[in-house]
Amino acid sequence: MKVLPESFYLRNSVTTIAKQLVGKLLYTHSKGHITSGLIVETEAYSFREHGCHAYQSRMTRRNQIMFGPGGHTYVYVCYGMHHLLNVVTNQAQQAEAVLIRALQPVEGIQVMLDRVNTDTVKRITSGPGKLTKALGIDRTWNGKQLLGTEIWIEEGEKLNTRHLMATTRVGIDYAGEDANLPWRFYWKDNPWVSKV
DNA sequence: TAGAGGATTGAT
DNA sequence: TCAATCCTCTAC
Repeated sequence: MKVLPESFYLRNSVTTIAKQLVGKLLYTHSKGHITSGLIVETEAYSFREHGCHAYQSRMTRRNQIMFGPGGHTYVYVCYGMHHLLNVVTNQAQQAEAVLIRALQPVEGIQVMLDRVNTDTVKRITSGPGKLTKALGIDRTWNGKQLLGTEIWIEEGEKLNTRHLMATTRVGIDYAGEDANLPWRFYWKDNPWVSKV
């Protein structure tokens, strides 16, 4: 298997990277367990639009990792109880990121079932808050390099472009016009794509 | 330093 | 449809 190089993340089109991440394999190595899943759903965010935490290049303590170079994780807490995983892209100061919204479980399924406390495989990674729990990711993982031994992404399955769908993003009504951007990408008919 | 709200989820 | 739940950002 081939780990995606840093150059994959440093490119300047966050939507291109978000599309290409669908079908890749995301791995974590947490507390002695390897877990992985095929990425089946992503969303792109850019400092150029209202949906993004770093809109107008405003840097805060929370989002500062987005202003670093691509190839790092951006993990933050949402609604006080869910950790969401982003992949930072583009060069330093160009704050862009791809939100990982859903996976199809591949390795370490029993470990993931235990972490989410369920026995239904379909439940463990079919949503952005759930997949971080399944993979053992919390906010201490913010800023980790995606080339390391704890979290990385490998080449996965070649996805027929007919199966790649683009729609509007979820849960960003506050973004006004930019909420209409077709920046959510998902694998058509894959059962792990999150319910909206 | 207080107050408001959120890139969600699962139960009702 | 709604509550859970807490960190972050903003304004005073």
